[in-house]
Amino acid sequence: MPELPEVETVKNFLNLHLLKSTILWAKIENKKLRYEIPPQICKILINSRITKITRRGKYLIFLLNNKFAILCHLGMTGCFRLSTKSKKRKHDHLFIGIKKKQIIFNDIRKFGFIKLYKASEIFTCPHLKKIGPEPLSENFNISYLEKNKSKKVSVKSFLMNQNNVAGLGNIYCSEILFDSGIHPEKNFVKLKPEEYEKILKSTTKILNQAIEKGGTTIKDYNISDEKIGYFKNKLKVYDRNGMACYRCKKNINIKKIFQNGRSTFYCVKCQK
DNA sequence: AGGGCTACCTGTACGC
DNA sequence: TGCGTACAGGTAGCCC
Repeated sequence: MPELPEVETVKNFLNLHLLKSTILWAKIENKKLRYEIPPQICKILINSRITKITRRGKYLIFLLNNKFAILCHLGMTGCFRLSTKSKKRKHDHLFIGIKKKQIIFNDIRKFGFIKLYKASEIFTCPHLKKIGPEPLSENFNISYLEKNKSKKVSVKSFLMNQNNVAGLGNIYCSEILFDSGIHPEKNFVKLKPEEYEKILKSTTKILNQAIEKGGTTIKDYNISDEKIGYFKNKLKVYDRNGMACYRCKKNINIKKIFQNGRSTFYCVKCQK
């Protein structure tokens, strides 16, 4: 579910509803996630205010007005919902109460996590220290890609690695490479300058379109009743194995392969 | 050092 | 209907 556009959407949603609200209560319902939810988190949250929620790659960062910060990763199935009712759902992990409503972190597969840091240390924590540039920032540019020419990996593996560029995942890598017309198994070092340019251009285009649509929903992922996740209708290759390519219109040109244990979709005619 | 593979966990879809 | 298997958008830590 959550790659950069989805996390960006969640961030915007949380900022809209939680900013400047005082947290009145907090409760850990199920501490078990990728890492155990720190037990002292409730005490630190209560009576604090969220000054800002930001995003770095696929990570959410909650800055509090008490010199603490919370780092959150949604994993595969993590999501936040806002509710005025106190009804619990299966796989709810953390409840945060604000005036008349509560925000709830739910995660079916428990690959997500919620960690606590001092605000001054959060951006240098092990999770964020080594990750690559934001793909929509000016730091993700042609000279950055050229500098990384030593990387002996396929272009898809390169884009998937968070230390190379932060926030791209399995869906958007397939989509970006389809848009670029580049074969996902092509060695990154063998790309020509014009192919680097294509990747940069397609990355900006695809991510901006997806953010505009509120991200991609494939399963039943949603936030509260917000109308988000409509990028699914815009996917050109992902999950289209054995179907006709939208670009070359030939039959059965979309193929599914596996790279590093993950599925990749591409057009055998359009991507070289 | 830097890649590749596997584990982590639950739900769903599909074949028999 | 039920059971077994494969697969699902994530990272991290091990192994080579």
